[in-house]
Amino acid sequence: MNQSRASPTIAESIPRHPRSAQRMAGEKITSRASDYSQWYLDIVNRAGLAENSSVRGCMVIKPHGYAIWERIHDALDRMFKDTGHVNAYFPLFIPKSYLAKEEQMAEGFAKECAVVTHYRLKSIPGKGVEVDPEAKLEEELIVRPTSETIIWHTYKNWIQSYRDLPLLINQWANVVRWEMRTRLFLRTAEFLWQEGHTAHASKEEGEEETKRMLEVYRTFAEEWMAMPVLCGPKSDGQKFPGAEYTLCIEAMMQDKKALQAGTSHYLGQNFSKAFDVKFQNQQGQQEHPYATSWGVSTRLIGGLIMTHSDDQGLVVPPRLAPIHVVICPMGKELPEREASTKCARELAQQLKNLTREEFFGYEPITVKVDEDFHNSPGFRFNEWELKGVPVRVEIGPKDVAQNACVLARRDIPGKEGKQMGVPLSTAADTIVALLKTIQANLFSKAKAFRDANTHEVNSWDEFTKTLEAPGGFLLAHWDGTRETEDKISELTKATIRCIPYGGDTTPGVCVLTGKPSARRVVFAKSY
RNA sequence: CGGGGCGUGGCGCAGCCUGGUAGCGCGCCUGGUUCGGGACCAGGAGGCCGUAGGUUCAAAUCCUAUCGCCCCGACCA
Repeated sequence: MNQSRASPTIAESIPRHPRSAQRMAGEKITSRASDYSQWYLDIVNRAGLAENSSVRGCMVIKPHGYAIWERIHDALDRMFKDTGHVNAYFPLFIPKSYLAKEEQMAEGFAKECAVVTHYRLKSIPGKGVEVDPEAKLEEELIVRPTSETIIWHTYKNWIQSYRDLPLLINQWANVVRWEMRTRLFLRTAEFLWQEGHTAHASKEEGEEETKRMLEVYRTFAEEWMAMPVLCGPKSDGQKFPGAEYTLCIEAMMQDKKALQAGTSHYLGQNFSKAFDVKFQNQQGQQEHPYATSWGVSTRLIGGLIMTHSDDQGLVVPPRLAPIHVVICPMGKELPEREASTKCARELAQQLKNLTREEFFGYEPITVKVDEDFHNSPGFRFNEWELKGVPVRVEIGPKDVAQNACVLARRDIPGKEGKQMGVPLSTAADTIVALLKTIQANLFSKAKAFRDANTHEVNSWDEFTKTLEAPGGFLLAHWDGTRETEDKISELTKATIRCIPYGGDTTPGVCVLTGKPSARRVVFAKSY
């Protein structure tokens, strides 16, 4: 059975049983119905996505989790490049005074910044090391919670003329926000993200860019993650500190709570003024450029988990799956094993030979042949389901005898999702078609779930009762004031998630105050 | 930062009240039988019980201090 491995792919190098998430044969993960948060933690743990580190609030993203992030990164990066952006990198450390320059931002982030005060330790024999009091920084550095300030400080030198605009830059980076309570992927003290920072010669261009990038996020969320999202502005109470307004994509998780999955901010001239960035326009006048910033983070992985996964484990939509297809050869005796393994490898090769166009047009199919005969077939099936591989191919002696295989699709667990007697000669094409079907099915299932859990409510009584049960997104009239928004969230823990594009714009009266309301907005409890 | 809980082989826990020198399940290693939905048997390796003091002939167990983590709240992507 041993053979020299032909160029291992990323997928193949993912260990099946990472030491820290060992197999627990027979142990089921907690069901969503019995304890949703424990279910989430079980998925993250058992699928080998991440774990809590020894550093408070910071996670270790494990190979399988990171492989998903790489997929997200690659897809988005292509989309950013396609819309004219380039990548750059700015410092992790930001002089404390920069943060203070934009007042709203200073206020918004002050409470959660990590601060570097010294630049040296000294070694104390027998006691380890301690901070060298002699090595105090003249100006303290904060660890970036977001990079607007350092970037706009830099842009000052980059922008002189309208011909330097638009400036369309993105960076992939880590940021730190010192959160009190953390949850793997959803909220951690350090996380990975991308942040786009653009500068434009006019308000119109800036606003266009803000919308364009929201649309990129919507496309990514819906077409790659198969996660339906509502799009639209945040209320003033929910916008990014320092922004004129914030647009968002907002998704519904399986516990009917909302997850802010991405934001695109129109910053106006707030930062260009704060950092004194000016350009000379075509009329020869000095003007402050108009800015945007937009970002998504490793939080998306949390959203991915909570959108599609089930009580069997992780479910990953094909377009983001690190492994698209796992082929499990089976057999009792050595000759049977050899025969089924041979078929499995041939099928794997056929799949790898497919051109990109035949799949989703950008990447070849990733296939793993699971030749681990040490474990029983049942164990292996469960293991791959736990990891969320979209399609599993089973090839046993019975299949070999008739040149066929069994296909199992992850989005339909159990026997119902199995297709028996698929001829090996056409299996590759069938699998590609199946991957596309799964991608589409996951999206429509998620969308149907969201729609079924979105309710119009017309009175305060209806609002509170519906929020209690069945819960979900509430489409309600709101008088447009910050006070009412705060009051509602204080009373119910529900917040305005989004003022959705394409929503009901018939005027009405506010559910709480009875004052006139221009349109319905979306209320929900959120992560 | 308030309230609660927990630190004992890789993971999950028992033992602590009533001190006597550490045990169980899973995982791991070896051998054998298994193998189409989480197999079984036998043998084996692995822990100075978070850390530092104290009480005692003797401390995982009692006392003090300290560190860390988790859960619940107020804040946030």
